[in-house]
Amino acid sequence: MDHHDEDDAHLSSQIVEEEDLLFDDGPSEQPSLDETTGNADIDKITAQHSDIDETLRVRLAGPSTSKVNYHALQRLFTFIEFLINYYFPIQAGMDSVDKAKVNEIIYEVSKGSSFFENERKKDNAVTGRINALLSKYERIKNDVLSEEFIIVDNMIEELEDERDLNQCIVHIDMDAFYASVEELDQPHLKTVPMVSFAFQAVGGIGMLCTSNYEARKFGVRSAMPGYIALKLCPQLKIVPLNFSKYREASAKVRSVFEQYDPHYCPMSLDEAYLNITEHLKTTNKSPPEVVVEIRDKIFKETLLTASAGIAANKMLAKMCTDVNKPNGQFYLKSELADIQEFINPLSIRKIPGVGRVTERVLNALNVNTCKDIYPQRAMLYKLLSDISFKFLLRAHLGIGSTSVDSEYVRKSISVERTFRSLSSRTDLYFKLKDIAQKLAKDLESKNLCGKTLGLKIKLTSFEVRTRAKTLPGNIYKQEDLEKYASQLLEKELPVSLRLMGIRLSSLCSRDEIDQKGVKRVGICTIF
DNA sequence: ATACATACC
DNA sequence: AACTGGTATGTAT
Repeated sequence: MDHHDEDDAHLSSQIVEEEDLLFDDGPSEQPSLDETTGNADIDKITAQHSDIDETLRVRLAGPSTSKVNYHALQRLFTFIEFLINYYFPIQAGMDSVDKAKVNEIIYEVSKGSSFFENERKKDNAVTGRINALLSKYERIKNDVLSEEFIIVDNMIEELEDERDLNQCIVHIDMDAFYASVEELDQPHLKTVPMVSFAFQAVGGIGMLCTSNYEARKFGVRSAMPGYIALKLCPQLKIVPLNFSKYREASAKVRSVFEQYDPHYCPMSLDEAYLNITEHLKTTNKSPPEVVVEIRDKIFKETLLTASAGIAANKMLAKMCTDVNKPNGQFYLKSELADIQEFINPLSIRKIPGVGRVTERVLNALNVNTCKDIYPQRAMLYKLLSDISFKFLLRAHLGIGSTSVDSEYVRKSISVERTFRSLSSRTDLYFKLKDIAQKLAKDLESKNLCGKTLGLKIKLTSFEVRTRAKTLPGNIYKQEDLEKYASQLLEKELPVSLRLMGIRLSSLCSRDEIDQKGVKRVGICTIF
């Protein structure tokens, strides 16, 4: 899409605006899925899911009543729960969405769709992973693990050295950004459910890019396919995306950031981190007072509201933004006790980097809130990789990076397209040429070349495959991209595809290489 | 190095 | 019927 072309560096990727966690699924909403024990208890399961549509239950139960099928039944319910939480994460007590209706929509929408079947496959794979972890867990759960506790506690001491409580980091996030910009021009949209769509690639309406707060009341959210949104809310007003307007608004917002931290780090059009430590030295105002001032200026400039979090590091600041959204802010004092008090009760899902899958895995290990990480630390140390474990430990301790820096080094660049099912050789190679052309254009404008070429294909079944090849030298020309990508594609034929993409990594600037594709100034010059 | 999965906006 | 695109990074082999 051409609206990306003028975007700066990594920000060009913003299509879907941030998903506001308005409707948090609290831990109480989560069914205590029996992967957590590995033992299927069908009575318990059916009791937990008694609200699920009767016909669905009958259908899923199938003709057989064997134990194996009970297990399959359990898995399917888990999956349905997953889908419901995915699309309609409505808080308990929110009656704006009729739960039975939601289930029905899910069922209607799911049946017979390749997407659904593929999601189920992925979900089963996660269950397999969880079960493998759980059998490991079973073996060690009664061990004292005193050595592990010692190791972990030493680790904690080391991590504490990383802690820096002397910076004041602010995370700012515009409220329903694209939708709010649209409402500026068309104020009547404020009171009706409204969304913007994009990507009409495969027909239909496409994917939802943003939704206003009225639409969210119906469970309509960004990154939802249009036809589901319309089923949820038939009166939904659809407006086209106007990326240049969002960029314009974003520029005004950024000019405010600039005044408080010239090194502010934009994460997308509607979101940024600021380090206001230096600014605080120039004023008598407290951190929250400064942030009120920033948000006031943003409002005066754009008539748009923003939410903010203020804390000792980026992770905490981001988590704080969520607390009083929309149009609010939260200040977490840089005191150990305050940080612990803030972190402990939060669901692990609130940790940036913990998504739906990781949440499920951790829940299975009886880790539901950040507080749970500590008593389980020796077990988690044994079960998780060093990287994952340290990541969790840092989150639990509230330790995070304080570096706010707009510098950015790109590591890869890619173009991918979704289309109506294609399987003939001619069509596929034509599409490949198209994509290579676009990538070559992007490489040109960014003055880049690279030597690892990757091909990504998504079959009509939604199965995704990636193939890559590291070449002897750097490439950037369309013909070269096309040539090597074709070689990778050739091996996959025959296939019926819905998506194709080309990625180039191991990048370097074109200025740094000579005609042979060899770097002039390489790592070797250091030695 | 490659493949695949997860996460973020 | 119908479920995006761009980038980074972790995990496994």
